[in-house]
Amino acid sequence: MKTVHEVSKLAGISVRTLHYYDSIGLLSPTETTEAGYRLYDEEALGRLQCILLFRELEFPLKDIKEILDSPNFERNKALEQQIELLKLKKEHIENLIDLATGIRMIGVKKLMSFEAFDTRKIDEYAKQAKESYGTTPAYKEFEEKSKNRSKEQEQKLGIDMMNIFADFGKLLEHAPEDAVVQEKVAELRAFLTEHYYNCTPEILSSLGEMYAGGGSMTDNINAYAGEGTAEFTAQAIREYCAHCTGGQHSLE
Amino acid sequence: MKTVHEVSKLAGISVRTLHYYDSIGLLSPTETTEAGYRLYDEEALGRLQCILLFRELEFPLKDIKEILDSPNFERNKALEQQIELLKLKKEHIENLIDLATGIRMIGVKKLMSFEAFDTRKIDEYAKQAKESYGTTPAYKEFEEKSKNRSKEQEQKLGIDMMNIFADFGKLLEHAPEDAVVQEKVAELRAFLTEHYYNCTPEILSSLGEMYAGGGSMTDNINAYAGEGTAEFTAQAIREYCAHCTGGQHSLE
DNA sequence: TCTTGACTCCTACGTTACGTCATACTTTAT
DNA sequence: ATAAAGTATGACGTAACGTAGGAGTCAAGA
Repeated sequence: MKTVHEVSKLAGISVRTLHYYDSIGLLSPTETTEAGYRLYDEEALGRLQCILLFRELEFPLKDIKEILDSPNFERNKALEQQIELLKLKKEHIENLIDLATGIRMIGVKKLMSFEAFDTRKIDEYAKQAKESYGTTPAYKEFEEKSKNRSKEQEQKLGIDMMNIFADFGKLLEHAPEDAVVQEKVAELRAFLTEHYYNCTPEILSSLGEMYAGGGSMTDNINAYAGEGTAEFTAQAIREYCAHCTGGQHSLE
Repeated sequence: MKTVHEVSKLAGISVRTLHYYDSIGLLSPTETTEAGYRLYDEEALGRLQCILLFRELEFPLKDIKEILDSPNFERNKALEQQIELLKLKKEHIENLIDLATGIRMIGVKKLMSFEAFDTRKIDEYAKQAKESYGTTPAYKEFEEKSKNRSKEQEQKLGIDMMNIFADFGKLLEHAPEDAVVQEKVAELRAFLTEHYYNCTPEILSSLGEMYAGGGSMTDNINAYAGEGTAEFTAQAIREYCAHCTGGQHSLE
């Protein structure tokens, strides 16, 4: 004979749950002491096991009660039904995942008019920047990296990129030279270096001016991350480059 | 400006839902008439669209409220989170399906000690029955049918079979010669004919005596479908055969 | 023996997203 | 003018407990 506390620890449920199951007649204690304490024996524990099993399978407690008080074949029928129901649920969730993924993609595409971050564009900027300083082995690295990526991976990178801008948008109240902002710039640079090419201060600077250049890219960044984010980011990048390489800007 | 009724029809939701959304501040009407009637304009309808979209994705209304009142990037982050959450749910449900399927199998196997319905056993009975009347082309049909089935298909047939016995178990209060019971016998015969071999009255009769023969098969049937079902089914089959071919029994 | 702390009881409200009355008022159609 | 249809508010019900409160119970130490 175990008390509610002991049973609750054994079964990994709360005492309240035992009270509740008693109150709805799903699991009555084997006996009660004169003081009204509930006591459960092994058989009751077995029934509780069954209850928890069916509960795990998302059966409503009402149904569990019926199932446990009915013959074997009813249980199997119930199980089959539940399997069907779970399969339907799974299908539904799969549809939801597709829907949500689609919406996110629409949102991302619409807000940043995806071409703006299309590899080829960045490619061009990289080329231009590289040309002014000569072609290096790093450019080949970039080509390899970008050619091996799937459409899906590109999209994920675009999203990550937008999230970095979203972070800048949250820092608008800070000064561009603030440590937190400068760290974000460093993060942006690291991100570009990892996924595109070795992002030198010169390239970074060039990109910064592109962000704030007033084109659709500027608009998209501001629409997504908050008005003024593009300009703020550009300013932060200028600060970063000034302290990074001695103050020269690659744009003139 | 549309009234609650019009909006509800347009959006496919209830008037109560509009009341509720107003009460929790999720969607306030554009204005209210002097009599207190709610009126919604196009913008409100747009917001409602968004609400229903996020609701479809199983966002809690509280979260939807926050999301709609926050900038774009928050929405995308929320979407990503929700996608993760939905993926977890999907995984969970897949586990549940496996669990339920496993339990059902255990139940079926344990209750009917699956060998009893193993094709080979029925095979033997079929052979014996056939031998007394000579080998016919139907036997080859049976061999082909049973050899081409997968383990899974066999199990499904076993379950279907048990469900037929469960049906007999529900008819215990009827007389074996009752029309409903006799129809069940016909169903059993059709089932065997479809999945195993052309089930003549002789074979059917033989199987009936096997069910009630007192072995493990009898016990399993009774345990699963209710005490006395095996004997009841056998009696019903005798009745069926008596009216079917003029009264002779194939067993002596 | 008294007290303390751990344990138990029951009552009752909070949770989510509405459905379902019940009652009373307004608008529209005849 | 009157009936039908629409609207508003308020309150209770749902599933499966969580949480809080107040009070009684039990075993053990001082």
